[in-house]
Amino acid sequence: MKDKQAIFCNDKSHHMERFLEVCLLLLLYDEIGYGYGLIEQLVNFGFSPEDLNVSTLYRTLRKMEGEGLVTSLWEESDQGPKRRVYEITLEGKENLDQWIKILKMRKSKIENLIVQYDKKIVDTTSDLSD
Amino acid sequence: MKDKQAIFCNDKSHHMERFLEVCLLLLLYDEIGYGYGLIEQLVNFGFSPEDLNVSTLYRTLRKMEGEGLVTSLWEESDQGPKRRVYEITLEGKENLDQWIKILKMRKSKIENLIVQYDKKIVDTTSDLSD
DNA sequence: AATCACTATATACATAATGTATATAGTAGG
DNA sequence: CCTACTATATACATTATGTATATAGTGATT
Repeated sequence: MKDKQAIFCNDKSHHMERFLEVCLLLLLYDEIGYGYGLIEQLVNFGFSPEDLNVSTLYRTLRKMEGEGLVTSLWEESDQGPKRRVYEITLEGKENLDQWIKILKMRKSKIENLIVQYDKKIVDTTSDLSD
Repeated sequence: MKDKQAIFCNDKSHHMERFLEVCLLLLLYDEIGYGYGLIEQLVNFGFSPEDLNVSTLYRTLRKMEGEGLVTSLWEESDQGPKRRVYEITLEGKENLDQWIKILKMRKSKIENLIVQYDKKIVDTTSDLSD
Protein backbone atom coordinates (compact mmCIF):
# COMPACT_ATOMS: atom_id res chain seq x y z
CA MET A 1 0.00 0.00 0.00
CA LYS A 2 1.34 3.37 -1.03
CA ASP A 3 1.62 6.14 1.52
CA LYS A 4 -1.37 8.31 0.74
CA GLN A 5 -0.06 11.29 2.65
CA ALA A 6 3.11 11.25 0.62
CA ILE A 7 1.52 12.93 -2.36
CA PHE A 8 1.03 16.04 -0.29
CA CYS A 9 4.67 16.22 0.62
CA ASN A 10 6.14 16.63 -2.81
CA ASP A 11 4.87 19.76 -4.39
CA LYS A 12 5.31 18.33 -7.85
CA SER A 13 1.92 16.72 -8.01
CA HIS A 14 0.06 19.95 -7.35
CA HIS A 15 0.01 21.42 -10.79
CA MET A 16 -2.66 23.56 -12.32
CA GLU A 17 -3.65 22.88 -15.88
CA ARG A 18 -1.51 24.88 -18.29
CA PHE A 19 -0.26 27.19 -15.56
CA LEU A 20 3.30 26.89 -16.83
CA GLU A 21 2.19 27.87 -20.31
CA VAL A 22 0.52 31.04 -19.04
CA CYS A 23 3.59 31.99 -17.02
CA LEU A 24 5.76 31.55 -20.10
CA LEU A 25 3.48 33.74 -22.20
CA LEU A 26 3.68 36.45 -19.57
CA LEU A 27 7.47 36.21 -19.32
CA LEU A 28 7.79 36.46 -23.08
CA TYR A 29 5.25 39.28 -23.29
CA ASP A 30 7.78 42.09 -23.43
CA GLU A 31 11.10 40.37 -23.99
CA ILE A 32 12.43 37.31 -25.76
CA GLY A 33 13.72 34.33 -23.80
CA TYR A 34 15.22 30.86 -24.14
CA GLY A 35 14.64 27.61 -22.28
CA TYR A 36 17.34 27.57 -19.62
CA GLY A 37 17.07 31.30 -18.97
CA LEU A 38 13.31 31.13 -18.48
CA ILE A 39 13.73 28.56 -15.73
CA GLU A 40 15.33 31.13 -13.47
CA GLN A 41 12.60 33.68 -14.18
CA LEU A 42 9.88 31.15 -13.36
CA VAL A 43 10.88 31.35 -9.71
CA ASN A 44 8.84 34.54 -9.59
CA PHE A 45 5.74 32.48 -10.32
CA GLY A 46 6.18 29.99 -7.53
CA PHE A 47 8.24 27.43 -9.40
CA SER A 48 11.26 26.22 -7.52
CA PRO A 49 14.19 25.14 -9.71
CA GLU A 50 14.08 21.66 -8.19
CA ASP A 51 10.46 20.90 -8.89
CA LEU A 52 10.52 22.55 -12.29
CA ASN A 53 10.80 19.96 -14.97
CA VAL A 54 13.25 20.84 -17.74
CA SER A 55 11.68 18.36 -20.14
CA THR A 56 8.25 19.82 -19.51
CA LEU A 57 9.54 23.31 -20.13
CA TYR A 58 11.13 22.54 -23.47
CA ARG A 59 8.21 20.44 -24.57
CA THR A 60 5.79 23.20 -23.64
CA LEU A 61 7.76 25.81 -25.59
CA ARG A 62 7.81 23.63 -28.70
CA LYS A 63 4.10 22.99 -28.35
CA MET A 64 3.43 26.70 -28.03
CA GLU A 65 5.42 27.31 -31.18
CA GLY A 66 3.39 24.64 -32.94
CA GLU A 67 0.26 26.49 -31.89
CA GLY A 68 1.55 29.79 -33.21
CA LEU A 69 1.76 31.45 -29.80
CA VAL A 70 5.50 32.01 -30.10
CA THR A 71 8.17 31.93 -32.80
CA SER A 72 11.79 30.90 -32.34
CA LEU A 73 15.23 31.37 -33.84
CA TRP A 74 18.77 30.30 -32.97
CA GLU A 75 21.00 32.84 -31.31
CA GLU A 76 24.69 32.73 -30.44
CA SER A 77 25.62 32.68 -26.76
CA ASP A 78 28.66 34.41 -25.27
CA GLN A 79 29.26 31.26 -23.25
CA GLY A 80 28.14 27.82 -24.31
CA PRO A 81 26.15 26.47 -27.25
CA LYS A 82 23.53 28.32 -29.29
CA ARG A 83 20.17 29.04 -27.77
CA ARG A 84 16.73 28.71 -29.26
CA VAL A 85 15.21 32.08 -28.43
CA TYR A 86 11.44 32.48 -28.31
CA GLU A 87 9.39 35.54 -29.14
CA ILE A 88 5.69 35.93 -28.44
CA THR A 89 3.28 36.49 -31.33
CA LEU A 90 0.15 38.60 -31.48
CA GLU A 91 -1.83 35.39 -31.19
CA GLY A 92 0.20 34.53 -28.12
CA LYS A 93 -0.68 37.83 -26.50
CA GLU A 94 -4.36 37.35 -27.23
CA ASN A 95 -4.11 33.84 -25.85
CA LEU A 96 -2.60 35.18 -22.66
CA ASP A 97 -5.48 37.64 -22.25
CA GLN A 98 -7.93 34.74 -22.52
CA TRP A 99 -6.01 32.66 -20.01
CA ILE A 100 -6.04 35.49 -17.49
CA LYS A 101 -9.83 35.48 -17.65
CA ILE A 102 -9.87 31.73 -17.07
CA LEU A 103 -7.48 32.05 -14.15
CA LYS A 104 -9.74 34.68 -12.59
CA MET A 105 -12.63 32.21 -12.81
CA ARG A 106 -10.50 29.48 -11.29
CA LYS A 107 -9.53 31.81 -8.50
CA SER A 108 -13.12 32.67 -7.66
CA LYS A 109 -14.11 29.00 -7.71
CA ILE A 110 -11.33 28.21 -5.28
CA GLU A 111 -12.28 31.13 -3.07
CA ASN A 112 -15.89 29.98 -3.01
CA LEU A 113 -14.81 26.47 -2.05
CA ILE A 114 -12.62 27.72 0.76
CA VAL A 115 -15.46 29.87 2.12
CA GLN A 116 -17.80 26.90 2.12
CA TYR A 117 -15.14 24.74 3.74
CA ASP A 118 -14.54 27.24 6.53
CA LYS A 119 -18.26 27.58 7.11
CA LYS A 120 -18.79 23.83 7.33
CA ILE A 121 -15.74 23.08 9.44
CA VAL A 122 -16.62 25.79 11.95
CA ASP A 123 -20.18 24.46 12.22
CA THR A 124 -18.83 20.96 12.75
CA THR A 125 -16.00 21.64 15.16
CA SER A 126 -17.65 24.31 17.33
CA ASP A 127 -19.37 21.59 19.33
CA LEU A 128 -16.83 22.74 21.90
CA SER A 129 -19.73 24.83 23.22
CA ASP A 130 -21.10 21.70 24.90
CA MET B 1 -6.53 24.20 -38.84
CA LYS B 2 -8.55 24.10 -35.69
CA ASP B 3 -10.05 27.27 -34.29
CA LYS B 4 -7.76 28.11 -31.44
CA GLN B 5 -10.19 30.51 -29.84
CA ALA B 6 -12.78 27.78 -29.63
CA ILE B 7 -11.20 26.15 -26.63
CA PHE B 8 -11.97 29.26 -24.63
CA CYS B 9 -15.63 29.13 -25.51
CA ASN B 10 -16.54 25.79 -24.02
CA ASP B 11 -16.00 25.83 -20.34
CA LYS B 12 -15.32 22.11 -20.26
CA SER B 13 -11.63 22.39 -20.99
CA HIS B 14 -10.92 24.66 -18.05
CA HIS B 15 -10.66 22.12 -15.30
CA MET B 16 -8.48 22.28 -12.25
CA GLU B 17 -6.69 19.17 -11.18
CA ARG B 18 -8.81 17.15 -8.75
CA PHE B 19 -11.15 20.05 -8.06
CA LEU B 20 -14.17 17.80 -8.44
CA GLU B 21 -12.72 15.40 -5.89
CA VAL B 22 -12.27 18.15 -3.33
CA CYS B 23 -15.83 19.41 -3.87
CA LEU B 24 -17.15 15.91 -3.34
CA LEU B 25 -15.22 15.49 -0.11
CA LEU B 26 -16.66 18.75 1.16
CA LEU B 27 -20.20 17.81 0.16
CA LEU B 28 -19.86 14.48 1.92
CA TYR B 29 -18.22 16.02 4.95
CA ASP B 30 -21.35 16.20 7.06
CA GLU B 31 -23.91 14.14 5.17
CA ILE B 32 -23.95 11.08 2.99
CA GLY B 33 -24.70 11.36 -0.71
CA TYR B 34 -25.09 9.37 -3.91
CA GLY B 35 -23.99 9.99 -7.49
CA TYR B 36 -27.02 11.55 -9.12
CA GLY B 37 -27.93 13.57 -6.04
CA LEU B 38 -24.44 15.01 -5.73
CA ILE B 39 -24.64 16.39 -9.26
CA GLU B 40 -27.32 18.86 -8.19
CA GLN B 41 -25.32 19.95 -5.17
CA LEU B 42 -22.21 20.53 -7.28
CA VAL B 43 -23.91 23.54 -8.85
CA ASN B 44 -22.89 25.42 -5.68
CA PHE B 45 -19.26 24.90 -6.66
CA GLY B 46 -19.53 26.34 -10.14
CA PHE B 47 -20.38 23.14 -11.99
CA SER B 48 -23.26 23.51 -14.41
CA PRO B 49 -25.30 20.32 -14.94
CA GLU B 50 -24.52 20.43 -18.66
CA ASP B 51 -20.75 20.57 -18.39
CA LEU B 52 -20.63 18.16 -15.49
CA ASN B 53 -19.65 14.77 -16.71
CA VAL B 54 -21.67 11.94 -15.18
CA SER B 55 -19.05 9.36 -16.09
CA THR B 56 -16.34 11.43 -14.46
CA LEU B 57 -18.41 11.79 -11.33
CA TYR B 58 -19.06 8.09 -10.86
CA ARG B 59 -15.52 7.18 -11.76
CA THR B 60 -14.19 9.71 -9.27
CA LEU B 61 -16.40 8.38 -6.49
CA ARG B 62 -15.23 4.81 -7.12
CA LYS B 63 -11.63 5.96 -7.18
CA MET B 64 -12.10 7.79 -3.91
CA GLU B 65 -13.54 4.65 -2.39
CA GLY B 66 -10.55 2.70 -3.65
CA GLU B 67 -8.29 5.19 -1.90
CA GLY B 68 -10.19 4.86 1.37
CA LEU B 69 -11.51 8.41 1.36
CA VAL B 70 -15.12 7.28 1.33
CA THR B 71 -17.08 4.10 1.92
CA SER B 72 -20.29 3.09 0.19
CA LEU B 73 -23.36 0.94 0.62
CA TRP B 74 -26.56 0.32 -1.31
CA GLU B 75 -29.66 2.06 -0.13
CA GLU B 76 -33.30 1.73 -1.23
CA SER B 77 -34.84 4.70 -2.98
CA ASP B 78 -38.48 5.74 -2.62
CA GLN B 79 -38.56 6.27 -6.37
CA GLY B 80 -36.30 4.40 -8.77
CA PRO B 81 -33.52 1.85 -8.39
CA LYS B 82 -31.19 1.46 -5.43
CA ARG B 83 -28.53 4.05 -4.84
CA ARG B 84 -24.91 3.60 -3.93
CA VAL B 85 -24.59 5.99 -1.02
CA TYR B 86 -21.18 7.33 -0.06
CA GLU B 87 -19.96 8.29 3.37
CA ILE B 88 -16.70 10.11 4.08
CA THR B 89 -14.03 8.44 6.23
CA LEU B 90 -11.65 9.98 8.73
CA GLU B 91 -8.95 9.65 6.11
CA GLY B 92 -11.21 11.46 3.68
CA LYS B 93 -11.62 14.35 6.09
CA GLU B 94 -7.88 14.59 6.62
CA ASN B 95 -7.41 14.46 2.88
CA LEU B 96 -9.82 17.35 2.46
CA ASP B 97 -7.88 19.43 4.97
CA GLN B 98 -4.70 18.85 2.95
CA TRP B 99 -6.40 19.76 -0.30
CA ILE B 100 -7.66 23.02 1.16
CA LYS B 101 -4.07 23.95 1.89
CA ILE B 102 -3.08 23.12 -1.66
CA LEU B 103 -5.97 25.14 -3.04
CA LYS B 104 -4.89 28.11 -0.96
CA MET B 105 -1.44 27.84 -2.52
CA ARG B 106 -2.95 27.59 -5.98
CA LYS B 107 -5.04 30.64 -5.27
CA SER B 108 -2.05 32.71 -4.18
CA LYS B 109 -0.06 31.60 -7.23
CA ILE B 110 -2.91 32.70 -9.48
CA GLU B 111 -3.25 35.99 -7.63
CA ASN B 112 0.46 36.63 -8.02
CA LEU B 113 0.30 35.90 -11.73
CA ILE B 114 -2.64 38.24 -12.22
CA VAL B 115 -0.84 41.03 -10.36
CA GLN B 116 2.22 40.60 -12.55
CA TYR B 117 0.05 40.51 -15.65
CA ASP B 118 -1.74 43.72 -14.73
CA LYS B 119 1.56 45.39 -13.97
CA LYS B 120 3.10 44.38 -17.27
CA ILE B 121 0.06 45.14 -19.40
CA VAL B 122 -0.34 48.59 -17.85
CA ASP B 123 3.33 49.36 -18.48
CA THR B 124 2.97 48.19 -22.06
CA THR B 125 -0.33 49.80 -22.98
CA SER B 126 0.05 53.12 -21.16
CA ASP B 127 2.09 54.48 -24.04
CA LEU B 128 -1.05 56.59 -24.43
CA SER B 129 0.87 59.15 -22.39
CA ASP B 130 2.81 60.08 -25.54
C1' DA C 1 -46.54 -8.64 -19.93
C1' DA C 2 -44.63 -5.50 -23.23
C1' DT C 3 -43.16 -0.98 -23.90
C1' DC C 4 -41.45 3.34 -22.43
C1' DA C 5 -39.48 7.14 -19.76
C1' DC C 6 -36.81 7.88 -15.98
C1' DT C 7 -33.30 7.11 -12.44
C1' DA C 8 -28.93 5.24 -11.45
C1' DT C 9 -24.46 3.21 -11.93
C1' DA C 10 -20.50 1.47 -14.54
C1' DT C 11 -17.05 0.77 -18.07
C1' DA C 12 -14.35 0.94 -22.61
C1' DC C 13 -11.77 3.87 -25.35
C1' DA C 14 -9.38 8.16 -26.42
C1' DT C 15 -6.99 12.42 -25.40
C1' DA C 16 -4.35 15.91 -22.84
C1' DA C 17 -1.09 17.41 -19.40
C1' DT C 18 2.62 16.12 -16.98
C1' DG C 19 6.53 13.39 -14.86
C1' DT C 20 10.81 10.40 -15.38
C1' DA C 21 14.63 9.10 -17.69
C1' DT C 22 17.69 9.49 -21.19
C1' DA C 23 19.88 11.15 -25.54
C1' DT C 24 22.39 14.53 -28.16
C1' DA C 25 25.59 18.10 -28.81
C1' DG C 26 28.34 22.39 -28.50
C1' DT C 27 31.86 25.09 -25.50
C1' DA C 28 35.58 26.06 -22.54
C1' DG C 29 39.28 24.69 -19.60
C1' DG C 30 42.79 21.64 -18.22
C1' DC D 1 41.17 14.09 -25.41
C1' DC D 2 38.72 14.33 -21.20
C1' DT D 3 35.58 16.68 -18.28
C1' DA D 4 32.20 19.93 -16.59
C1' DC D 5 28.83 22.83 -18.03
C1' DT D 6 25.18 24.72 -20.91
C1' DA D 7 21.40 23.72 -23.82
C1' DT D 8 17.87 21.30 -26.29
C1' DA D 9 15.09 17.27 -27.47
C1' DT D 10 12.62 12.91 -27.24
C1' DA D 11 10.82 8.19 -25.69
C1' DC D 12 8.00 6.13 -22.40
C1' DA D 13 4.73 6.05 -18.59
C1' DT D 14 1.16 7.91 -15.66
C1' DT D 15 -2.75 10.69 -14.31
C1' DA D 16 -6.90 13.31 -14.98
C1' DT D 17 -10.42 13.91 -17.85
C1' DG D 18 -13.80 13.65 -21.84
C1' DT D 19 -16.90 10.86 -25.02
C1' DA D 20 -19.70 7.24 -25.84
C1' DT D 21 -22.04 3.45 -24.56
C1' DA D 22 -23.71 -0.43 -21.62
C1' DT D 23 -26.49 -2.23 -17.94
C1' DA D 24 -30.33 -2.42 -15.07
C1' DG D 25 -34.17 -1.38 -11.83
C1' DT D 26 -38.79 1.30 -11.24
C1' DG D 27 -43.24 2.85 -12.23
C1' DA D 28 -46.69 4.21 -15.47
C1' DT D 29 -49.14 3.19 -19.62
C1' DT D 30 -50.97 0.33 -23.05
